Amino acid sequence: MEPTADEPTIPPAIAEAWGLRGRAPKGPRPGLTLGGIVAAAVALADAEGLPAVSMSRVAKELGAATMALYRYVGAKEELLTLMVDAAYGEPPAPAGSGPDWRVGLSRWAWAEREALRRHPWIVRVPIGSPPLTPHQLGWLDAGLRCLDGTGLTEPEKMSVMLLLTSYVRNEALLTAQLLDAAQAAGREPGAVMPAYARLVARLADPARFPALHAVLASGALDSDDDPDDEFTFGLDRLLDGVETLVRARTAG
Amino acid sequence: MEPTADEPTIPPAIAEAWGLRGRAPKGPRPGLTLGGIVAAAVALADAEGLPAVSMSRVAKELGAATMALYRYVGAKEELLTLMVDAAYGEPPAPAGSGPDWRVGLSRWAWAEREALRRHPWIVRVPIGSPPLTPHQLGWLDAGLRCLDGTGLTEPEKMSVMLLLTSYVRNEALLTAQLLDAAQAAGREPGAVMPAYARLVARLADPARFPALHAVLASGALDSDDDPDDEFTFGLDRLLDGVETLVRARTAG
DNA sequence: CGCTTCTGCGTAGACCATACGCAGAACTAG
DNA sequence: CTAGTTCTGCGTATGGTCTACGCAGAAGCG
Repeated sequence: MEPTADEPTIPPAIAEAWGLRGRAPKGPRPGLTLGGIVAAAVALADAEGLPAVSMSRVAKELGAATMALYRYVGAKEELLTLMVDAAYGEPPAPAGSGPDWRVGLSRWAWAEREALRRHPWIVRVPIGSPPLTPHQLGWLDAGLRCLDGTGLTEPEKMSVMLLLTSYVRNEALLTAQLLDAAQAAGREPGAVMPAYARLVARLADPARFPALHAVLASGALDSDDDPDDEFTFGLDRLLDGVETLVRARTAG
Repeated sequence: MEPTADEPTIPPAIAEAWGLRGRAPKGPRPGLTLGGIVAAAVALADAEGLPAVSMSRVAKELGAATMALYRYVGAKEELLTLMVDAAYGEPPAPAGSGPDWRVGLSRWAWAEREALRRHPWIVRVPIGSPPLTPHQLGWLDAGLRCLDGTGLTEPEKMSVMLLLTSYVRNEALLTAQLLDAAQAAGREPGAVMPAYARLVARLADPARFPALHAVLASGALDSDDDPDDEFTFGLDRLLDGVETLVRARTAG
């Protein structure tokens, strides 16, 4: 029973997510499954948003009592972590034949964006610790694999992935914010950006915020342009930056 | 009293943050100040973390009753928004003489990083709407101003700023997560990264996560290298990407 | 058939945000 | 000076949250 003190504590629920869990030969059969609980929570978040996910609500969805969940999950935060992991799902398959890192990373980024689009609440989950769950690490691995063959060092690859996922997640967060603001104001989603622009224009003094007003005056925010174009632009900039480095490494 | 229905609703507390608030000639003098409340909340978050910031706790800190705060703030979320705005503070002064956009944006990014370092809880605040507060927009304006003179279009400038702030914020989030995990496990901050690496190595099967294991095997995560170097690397990559675009625009 | 061990879950405690409404302060109009 | 108005502070109360604890009973082992 002595916990190996040289290793950091690992939550049992996460261990179970990795498939390593001493199953008990004694006692009654568990009536619930960790996977089932997480799936129910994910479905609930998809349908009614993250605030609807409370322990009692998830339990009710499963026909169980609130406290029953705590036999499978140490705390709510663990459930949230596992929800995120489940919502990410399997990472995109590595690009089959083409060893082009750029198309690979691009596919990867679009896949993450798609996952975040399907489960917009992911970016709202307050995360307390670095990624340790299977799918999460699977995505990281899939991304790193795209960088094989480039002359980048391992830490550099890691930094590139951080850069990439930062961008995708933050873009998704902003999109989700706009969407929420839209439906909070009862507006159709297409009209929220212009409304936001008008609000900023009214609040911010042109003398104190000249560059901001230049953007507004240009009408850049009036038209509700394709969010995909927006995303593509940033992604291209980012990959251009990586490409500069790759060229320097392969040339050296 | 008819609210102009063509404009979206603007929370009174945010209006007050912009300095436009019809002060009441009647009634008793307010005993509290919105600025004072926000300052107390910020101080509390700095000292004890974001979870310590509850309405009752902030009120106690001010020697007032809980419900007194609701005369100044419509909901807790508004208080959080204003806390973030206050914590950001004034944006860095635009680079004096040098019209080099790159050093300007670099200074900007380092300044944001410094702000997030001083108030690590910022990245933990769940934000529900796009930025509308004075300092927040001030930072945006300051960043956009760095891009004057480059041939970028206004939407392009906006995208660049989104890209940049995404990176800075996400890097800060990851740092904060590592730090939290460190002190939750009772470890000194320097030892948390290697511990994390060892955990991943133990959980993830090398066959299923080859690229991840390559990183671990390289020892990239063992040494607790200077986080500033890490940050600089990503920032350089990002600015390289922007530079490619700027060159294309000025050449065209 | 006990003994052990584990599950489900009822109860209860400590918080939390906040809707509502009242007492009284500060000002204006007469 | 007085009455009216308006706003502040805040006490009370409601309905929600997470979760610590402990008990009843199921399932298997010796």
